Parts: sequence; structure tokens; C-alpha cells
Amino acid sequence: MAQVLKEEVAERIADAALAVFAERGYAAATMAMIASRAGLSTGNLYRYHAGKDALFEAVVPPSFVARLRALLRRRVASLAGVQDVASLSPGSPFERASEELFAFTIEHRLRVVVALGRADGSAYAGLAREIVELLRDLAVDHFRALRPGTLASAALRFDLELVYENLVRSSVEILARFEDGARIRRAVTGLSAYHLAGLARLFETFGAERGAGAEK
Amino acid sequence: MAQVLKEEVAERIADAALAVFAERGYAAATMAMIASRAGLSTGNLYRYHAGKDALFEAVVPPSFVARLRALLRRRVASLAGVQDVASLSPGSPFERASEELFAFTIEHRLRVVVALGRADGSAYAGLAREIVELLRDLAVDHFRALRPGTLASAALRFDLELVYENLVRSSVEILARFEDGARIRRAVTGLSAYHLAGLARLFETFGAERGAGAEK
Amino acid sequence: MAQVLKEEVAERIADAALAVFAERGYAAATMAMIASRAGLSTGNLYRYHAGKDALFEAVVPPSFVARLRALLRRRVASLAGVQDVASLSPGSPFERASEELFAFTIEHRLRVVVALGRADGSAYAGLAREIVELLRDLAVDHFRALRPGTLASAALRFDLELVYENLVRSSVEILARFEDGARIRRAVTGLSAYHLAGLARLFETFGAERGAGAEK
Amino acid sequence: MAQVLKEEVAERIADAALAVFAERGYAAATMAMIASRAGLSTGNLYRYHAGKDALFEAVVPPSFVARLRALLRRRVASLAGVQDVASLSPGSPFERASEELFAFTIEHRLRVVVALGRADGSAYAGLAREIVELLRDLAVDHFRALRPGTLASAALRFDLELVYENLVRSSVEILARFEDGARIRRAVTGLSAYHLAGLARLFETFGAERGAGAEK
DNA sequence: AATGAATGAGATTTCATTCAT
DNA sequence: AATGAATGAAATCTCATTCAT
Repeated sequence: MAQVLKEEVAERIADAALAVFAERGYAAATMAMIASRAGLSTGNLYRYHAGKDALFEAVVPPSFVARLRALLRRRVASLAGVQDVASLSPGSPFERASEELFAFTIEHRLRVVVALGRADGSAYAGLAREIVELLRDLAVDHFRALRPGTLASAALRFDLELVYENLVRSSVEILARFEDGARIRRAVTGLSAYHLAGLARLFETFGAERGAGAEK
Repeated sequence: MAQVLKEEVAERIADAALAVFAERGYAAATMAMIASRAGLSTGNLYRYHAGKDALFEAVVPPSFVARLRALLRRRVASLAGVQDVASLSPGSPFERASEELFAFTIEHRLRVVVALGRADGSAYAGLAREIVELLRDLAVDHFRALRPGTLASAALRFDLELVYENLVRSSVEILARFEDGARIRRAVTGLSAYHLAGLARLFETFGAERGAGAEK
Repeated sequence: MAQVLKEEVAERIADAALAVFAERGYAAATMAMIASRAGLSTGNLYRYHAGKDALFEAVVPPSFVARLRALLRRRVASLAGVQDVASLSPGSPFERASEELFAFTIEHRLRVVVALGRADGSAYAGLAREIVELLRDLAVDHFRALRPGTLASAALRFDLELVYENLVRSSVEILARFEDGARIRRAVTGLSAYHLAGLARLFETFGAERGAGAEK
Repeated sequence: MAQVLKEEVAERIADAALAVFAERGYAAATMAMIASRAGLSTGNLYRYHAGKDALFEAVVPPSFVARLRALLRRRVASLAGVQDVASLSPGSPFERASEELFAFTIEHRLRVVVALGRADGSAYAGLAREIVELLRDLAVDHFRALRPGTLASAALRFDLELVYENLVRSSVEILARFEDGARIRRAVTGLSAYHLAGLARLFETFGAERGAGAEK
């Protein structure tokens, strides 16, 4: 009985923690809230997780992060050399990577919300930042591929950071607000359209500058 | 006279508080952090300010917030009826309002950062949201002016909220990152270009939908 | 089950709080004193009561205060129109009201002490004053009934306030000093005899003055 | 200049301390309030008095207490053997002692208020108690003188304590409320009449008991 | 394995007292 | 002699973590 119970309790804890973290954020969530939502005692939480940090890591495991990172990487890598995203055919590698990422985020909706948008104060506070930098670097590569011989200026790099922070944050808010996959897709589609047009325009703006000007 | 000039200490406190609030946010900032950064004991803070709330209000006074709100509103109002922002002449009301707002934010750089981006838990927690809604409503009006007879769908409204939250947040981050007015302007210019192109595209996307469809 | 029965601890807290409030008064009592007397840590008090106010209210609940007030009012009302308290028969409404009040104060000895004599700084700070004014008004009515056409002067009213403050305070001190009902009754009886004789004399003194002289 | 200044400042401090102690009581009075009312700095207070305790003792000096005690002692001693206070001639020792005490309390109005009624939390918290016990003992002696061979029961002693606590406290409140000697006298006269009649009745009540019954 | 009572560190705030000037 | 800024201890309250049962 013990083993079976443990499994079931561990799941309840994970669900409760996920929900509470998603609602209040890591810092504002209390162990008492999580225990109460899971229907058990605070003390018992510590049989399953060494502490608040460990519980958070259990709910957002490194393997999850690795998978998310890989999917994001593959999706942007599939854009290498592509001039116009809109012109891609339905079965293109980019489309397939996008669909896979989308399916993953739908499946792990709240986990993604917590990991990327509610981690303030936790050991994973830097995760969103890390992914933003990944996206920024891939965008910089794309920019340079489009304009051989040019360098991305510090200003472009910074604006790309902002833009990807926004993209990540907005995606998180969409996932937090809607449960229905169709609605999520619709909001993401609008956001994507906005972002891609904006990005193209950003590239134009910075592409028109003196190409070599990489500032400090 | 005491060993230190009261005025100088008051300034040190204000600087320290502004810096700590800007770095950690209102809720996460502690009086001990601020006192330590100002080189004082916690208790001494209370000779200068009645409490954490009062210190925050002293550092971000209501008059400042009122001025910021007024400048933002005027800038938004100056766009009413304008079809294409890019086509505005240098001396237009919008340009003048923008310049005034810009000068104000440069002068009160960290104060703006705190008021619009680090106010969680404080009396100004709703300020950013208020401004986002103001901007969203302006954009909705603009959208409807461009396409007479159509309604802005809930999805469009939601995406506009996201997009303006991003714009506000990004502006705050630019102000937090750079001290130099020229750099700030450059980053804001890029961000603006991105946003305007993205917005146009967002309007196209939603304009192509069945016009009357305002969903729940 | 935990190492100590919650119920038993709750009782210990209530007892300790009542004792400390009765000894030091609300304002001077500290949570540390109460915790220490109950054999707990300060923090643990907050698992049982939300704060010092709430602990006080739990120990002296509004329902208790309402009942005390009602008993006092009834006893006072039963004296309306009575000329000589000493001549009342044993089964008179006044006697019955007095006995009921007496039994109640014996049963809730320390609670009455705290509510009427140790409430400074608490939500019931005004209770004793309220009762004093009730008694003073009764005495003023009695005075005017005895001497039709005369008014109670401000000086009489003030002396009556003092005298009833004393009566209430003395009753409280009797309850604080003795635990035994018989001793309490004996002390109250002596106090009553003192007060009634004193009151009659006070009325004579002020009755001999120019009757209509109500001063500023 | 220094000496003259010191005198004047010392006086201002004493006046301010007296006023603040009388208004708020020892515990609730703060050094800042006193300094501010005296028109000087908190730090300077410590040049004149070692601390809050010492300041209180300076404002209510032992010599003052000794004089008050002596006057009270003389007044009650002058009653030894007297059967009826009301029958005393205007020039009797009791009348003279009373007048002297009265003049003294009028002259040191606030000092008496503070010493006897606002000393809670100070080193002089027991002063009122001490005087009450003095009065009680003298009243007990009087009781025994009136009824040779009888002992004062514990109950009588306790009621006498209450009654004298009341007398002291009421006198303090009269002094705190009125500044005008005539009004003070009038209120005290009423209170005295009340007390003497009550006391006579109390003696009757306890004199009628089995005379030898001194309880534990 | 589970409980939840208990602890203790840390946050805000107040104020008597000290101390640099 | 005077200032008042500065300190630090203590009070209320919160919450992650521990521990007796």
C-alpha cells in the first residue's frame, strides 16, 4: 500500500504546487497553501521534497527544461536560411518543429507558465532569461545570415532581448489565461504575426545602419 | 550639529530606496537592504519616513505619478484620429507630447522604472495596468476607425493588452538598463519600429476575420 | 497525532492570556509573556489566534461583553423608581437581577476583571466608561425623582462619575483579589454599604444647594 | 551664562515632563514628547537627567513624597479620638491639617496627579499604594480606638484599602480635571462628604460583626 | 507514512539612550 | 552646553522547516 499511496500523494503534491505556483508565483506561494490544496499536512510535504526549492525543482525538473530548450532550439534552427516564414509550406521542418513545441506547451501548460513566468525568487529565476538569450542568439545568427558581413550591434541585441522577453512573457500569459488549445492557438497566432512583422521591421531598421558598428 | 547633514542622509536614503526598489521591486525590498545601502541602521530610516509605504511614496510621490499619467494621456490623446504615425510631421502635437514624455522619463528615470515596473505590492500596483488599458482602448478605437462597421474581437483585445503590457515593460527595462539618454532613445526607437510594424500586421490579421465577431 | 493535544494548548493559551491580561492590562501585556506562561514560542500563538487583538477578543468575546452589559442594564433598570434600596424585599426584581449578575461575575471572574478593568488600549477600552455613564444617569434620575424641580449640577454629575468609576473599579479589584465567592460577596457587601450611605450623603449635600443651578 | 541657562532649561524640562506625564502617564510618555514640549533636543534631556526614570524622580522627588506623606499623616493623626468629623470647629487641628494639605496639593497640582495617578510603569508605581496603606492603617487605628477591644477583620482592611484607593484616585482626577482652586474644593467637598458618610457606615457594618474575628 | 504543533529566523516598527559634532 | 542623527533592543507578526507522536 505504501508505494501506491506515495505515488498518488506525490502526484497530488505536484498538482497542488503547480496550481499554487501558477496562481501566486514562487515567492508568494506558501507551503501551507500547497499542503492545504493537496489535502495533506505541511510536514508531510517534507517527506516528498526536501524544501520549497526542491519542490519547485520537482515541479519544473531539469529534464523538462532541457526538453523545452531543445524544442525551442530546433524550432529556431529550422528557420536557418529561411527568408520569409509566411511562405513556408505546411510540412516544412519549421512547421513540424512549431507543432511539436506547441503540443508540448499545451501538454505542460502550467509547468511552462510556472517555469517561465512565476519563478521569481526561486533557483529557476534565470530560466526565462536563459531562453531569451538563446532566442536572441539565434535571431542574431539569422540576422547575420540574411546580411552576410554585417554584425549585430549592441542596440539590436538589446532590442532583441526585449522582444523575446516579451514573446516569452506573452506566451506565458496566454497559457495562464486560456485552457482551451484552440483559443491558445488563436492568441499565439496573433502574437506571432505581430512579432514576425515587428522582427522583420527591426531587422530592416538595424540592417540599414552601418553594418560593422558593434558597440561595447 | 550632528555628525552628518540630515539633508545628505535624506538624499542617501532616497537614492538607496530608489535603487533597491528598482532592483528588487517594492515587495521584495526590505528596510534593512535600504538602510544598509544608505549606510544607516534600520531604525534611523524611521526618523525620515514613517514606514515602508511612506518611504515608497516619498520616493515616488503622487504628484510624480499624476504628472506621468497626464503626459501619457496627452500623448495618447494626440494620436486620436491619426492614420499613420510614421507620416506625422516633426512639429505635430504627437511629436511634442512624445518629446515631453521622453524628457520627463529621462529626468526621472528610476522613478519611472519603479512606478511602472517595480510597484508590485505597493499603492501604485495598478498604475501600469491602467496605462495598458488606456493604450489598448486607443488601439481599439484606431482599429475601428480603420475598418468602419467592424468590432474588435475579444481575441484582438487580449492580444492588444499583451502587446501594450510588453511595450510598457520594455520601456521600463530600457530605462532600467541604460543611463544615457541617447542610448535610451535608440533602444526606444527600435522598439517603436518593431511595435508599429507588428501592430499593423495584427490589425490586418484580425481585420481579415469576420468583422462583426465579438466573442464572449 | 502531534505531541500535545491542540485543545489542551488552546486552553493553556486562554488561561495564560487571561492571567497576563488581568495582571498587566492589555497594553502592557506582551505576546512573549503570554507564550512563555503558556509554555510555547511566540510564533505558535499565531497558529491559535491571528494577533494580539484577536487573542484578546477570543479571551473576552463580544458575546460575553454583550451578556455582561445586558445584566448590568437589567440590574440598573430594576432600580428605576425605587426610593430605598435597603427596603427591597429578597425576591424583588432588583435582588434577582443582582444575584444573576453576581453569579455571572463569579463564573467569569477574570474575564470581568479584564473587560472592565484591564482593557486599556483594547477594543473594549470604553466599556467601563459606558457603564459608569449608565450608572451616573440612573443616579441623576434618582436624585431628580427625590427632589422634583431640581436639576443635577455639573459638580454633582462629576462627583457621581467619580463615585461610580470607583464602584466599578473596586468591584473589579475585589474580583481580581479573591477567588472564593463568599469572600467576594462579603467584600462587595461592605463596599455597597459604604457606597449607598455615601451616595445618600452626596445627595443631601447637593440637594441643599440652590436647586436650579446647573453650571457650565 | 551657563549657570543661568541651566536653571531656566531645567525648569522648562520639569514643566514639560510634568505636563506630558500628567496627560499620558509615565509609560505612554516619550522622551521626544517631553523634549519637544520643552523646546529642546532629546539628547539634551540627558544632560539634566540620567534617563526617563531619573527625570520622573526629579519631577516627583522623594522630598515631595515625604512632605505629602507627612501632611497626610498629620491630617489623619489629628482625627485620633474624634468621634464626628462634621462637628469639628473651624480652628481645630484637623481643619488646619486639612487646609495645609489642600494648599499643598493646589500648589503642586500636577505633581500630585503624576505621583499618585500617572506613575504606572515607573519606579514610583507603588507610591499611591503606599499612601493607601498608610490611610488604611490610620483608619484601622481609628476603628479600634472607637471600639476598644475589637480587631479590624481582614475584610474590613480590604474594603478600607479599596475605599482609600478610590479616594486617592478620585482626588487625582479632580486635580487633573480642574485648575481652579474653588472648583477643586467643591468637588473635593462632595467627595469627602460621600466618603465620610460611607466610612461611618462601613465602620458600623463591621463593628456589628463579632468583634474578635480577625481572619487570616 | 503521516500529522500538525512547535520553533526560530527575519520583517516592520517604536523608542530610550548614546554620540559625533 | 546643545543638537538631533544614529543605534539597538524589543514588540508584533509571518512562514519555512523540524519534530514528537
